[in-house]
Amino acid sequence: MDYSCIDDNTSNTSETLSMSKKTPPQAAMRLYRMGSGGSSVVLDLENGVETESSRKLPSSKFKGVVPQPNGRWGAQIYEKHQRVWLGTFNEEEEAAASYDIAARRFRGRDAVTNFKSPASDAESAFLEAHSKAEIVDMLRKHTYADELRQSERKFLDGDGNGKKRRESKTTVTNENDGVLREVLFEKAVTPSDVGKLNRLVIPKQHAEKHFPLPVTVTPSPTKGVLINLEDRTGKVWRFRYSYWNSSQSYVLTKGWSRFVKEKNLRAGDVVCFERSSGPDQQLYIDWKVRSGIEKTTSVQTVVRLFGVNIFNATTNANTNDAVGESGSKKRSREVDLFALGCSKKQAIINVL
DNA sequence: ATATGTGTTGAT
DNA sequence: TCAACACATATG
Repeated sequence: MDYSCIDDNTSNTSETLSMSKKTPPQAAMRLYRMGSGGSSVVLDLENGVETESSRKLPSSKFKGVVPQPNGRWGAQIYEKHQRVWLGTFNEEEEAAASYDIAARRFRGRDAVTNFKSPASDAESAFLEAHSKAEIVDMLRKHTYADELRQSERKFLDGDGNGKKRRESKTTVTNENDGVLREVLFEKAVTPSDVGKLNRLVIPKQHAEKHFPLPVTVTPSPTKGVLINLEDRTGKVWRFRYSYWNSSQSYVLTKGWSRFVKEKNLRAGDVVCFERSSGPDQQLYIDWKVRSGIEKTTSVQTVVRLFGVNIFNATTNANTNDAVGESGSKKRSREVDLFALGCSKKQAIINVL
């Protein structure tokens, strides 16, 4: 159940998100596309004329590689009917290679790939030692090569303890079995928590007890931190957690509205925060429909892979039933707040 | 402003 | 599964 890496962006380092974006060097390119989407305008630099003709993006000859409107290349792989975005690259080959790595991690050593490379034993070991989410994260951040190199160095350093920090979870089956979870606290969401404010107020007492914010030492007046919380489906949500001086309250902001939307949270419903008691202090978030009331037709968007779950699906018929169906919104009421970056990444909470 | 990655869909 | 493509968001 890891694979919670389907999307997400940023995984960073310090308080603010910062992706490893680089300026696209599409200079050498003959055709320069502008704008986004397929409706991009193409400028033929040869003649300096804008040709209305070729509005289409050049498809890649590599598997898992898709063109980006800005001339760069995206890499993606599918699993369980869902696309797992592997990032964008300047070179088509880089994207293809990234796909290959993901393919091996997701589908095994002899997965169909773009390039031959059977993958060394060392690399295979490396792949197996990391969750899909971690590998995807490395690909997206373009740090795979480095991490692989480092792991190999460590391996040679003697210390043959290849197992030092067993990753939190894994792939195919839930390794979470047996691992205990401690409920940190619960909160019945208020109307404003699920309204257009795009924020969840964390009761101060709980916030200070369980989510101590690294003192506003940072240069910038507390930008907050990003925390990852896994839900019952294995999907990992990333929220910005910060303190609002104005209201003297701790809040989850960025990413929260997406959660509200996907889980179709309504005022009165309860969100529960838990933490793995294992060495990895993985955090979890769960929700329950307001006790008593029958929830409307909520069928959420949840991605269900292996239905790991514990939890009473009181009113929801959501577990691991019907397939796909993601995307369909069945809200009776309007809703909408544009959703901000959510994410599903796995990895332990990083207080950046 | 524009780059990135998602929503969708039709085709394997 | 996969990619095309249109477009919503994120990011600088």
